[in-house]
Amino acid sequence: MRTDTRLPRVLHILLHLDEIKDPVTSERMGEMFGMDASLVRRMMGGLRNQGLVTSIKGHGGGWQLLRPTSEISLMDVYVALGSPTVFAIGAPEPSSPCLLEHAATGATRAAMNAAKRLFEQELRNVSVSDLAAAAKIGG
Amino acid sequence: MRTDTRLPRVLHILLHLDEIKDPVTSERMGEMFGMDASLVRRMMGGLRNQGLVTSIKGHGGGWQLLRPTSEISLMDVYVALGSPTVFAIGAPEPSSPCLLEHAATGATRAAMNAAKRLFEQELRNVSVSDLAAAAKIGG
DNA sequence: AGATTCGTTACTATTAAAGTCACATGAAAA
DNA sequence: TTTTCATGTGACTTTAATAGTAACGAATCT
Repeated sequence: MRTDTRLPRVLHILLHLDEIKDPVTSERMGEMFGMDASLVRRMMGGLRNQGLVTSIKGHGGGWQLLRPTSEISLMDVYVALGSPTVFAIGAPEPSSPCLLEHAATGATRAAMNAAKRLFEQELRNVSVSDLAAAAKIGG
Repeated sequence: MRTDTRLPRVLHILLHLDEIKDPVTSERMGEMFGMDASLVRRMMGGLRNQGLVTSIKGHGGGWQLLRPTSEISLMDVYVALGSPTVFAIGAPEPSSPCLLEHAATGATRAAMNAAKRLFEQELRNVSVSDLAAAAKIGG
């Protein structure tokens, strides 16, 4: 697969949504972020389903935040995107009862699980408003 | 791309190599592990270049460990495979000077970097012989 | 009614590993 | 030295999942 770049792109969108306040159409976002409007709708769809944003049809419609950004963690966004696969590396279920294969698989998974837990913990510790604040002070 | 499963598979191979002692041909490994001999040679090639194993051509040839497994960490193996990309998630270099995009990208990368450091640390803390030991006690 | 905007489906492009073939190169054995 | 074995390597196809594109029905506002 290609690298999944949805998380940073959706975060970027949310940060702008927060500044604009008024509903922003998928079309407009497509222009702003250099992507197709359909792609915007698909990425944002998960966030709507999780109650992070709302989408309004028809004239004057578009996308809007439903919660203050201080109450949206990066983990919330990640989950709304469907908790996509974190690793490009994988350890498939052992195909044989071989204990050595099991050990090799288990060790690889253990390292990945530890890393995944930390990754998700980092996402939980940061809110979208933290990013806005970091941007303002030049971080 | 597909999920990269080379690390656990090469570890499995090394564990068997350690038990067999004598050189094992790519052909034989292919049968043992259900993969093409060429694929075995390509995966093991990196390990040879790093001095973890040796490959002997001609009659009675094949692959052999060059070091005790207690002196081969999982990190050594990972590096020998070319330090493959860890994450399926990515945060591409910002395409604009937008500070919000920069913040979104930076936060994603920060979480990934923390996770990657832990992943590699876990790999450093485990040797191939640790896996053999774990397999023996049923771990 | 008509224009706008989302919601969704279907399809193609992209990317890197997985897997397959073929063959040149080198080493041992007969 | 000829044959056989085994690695080393290049070219190619397959696979899997996101990225990207196009189209159109449904819902909403003017």
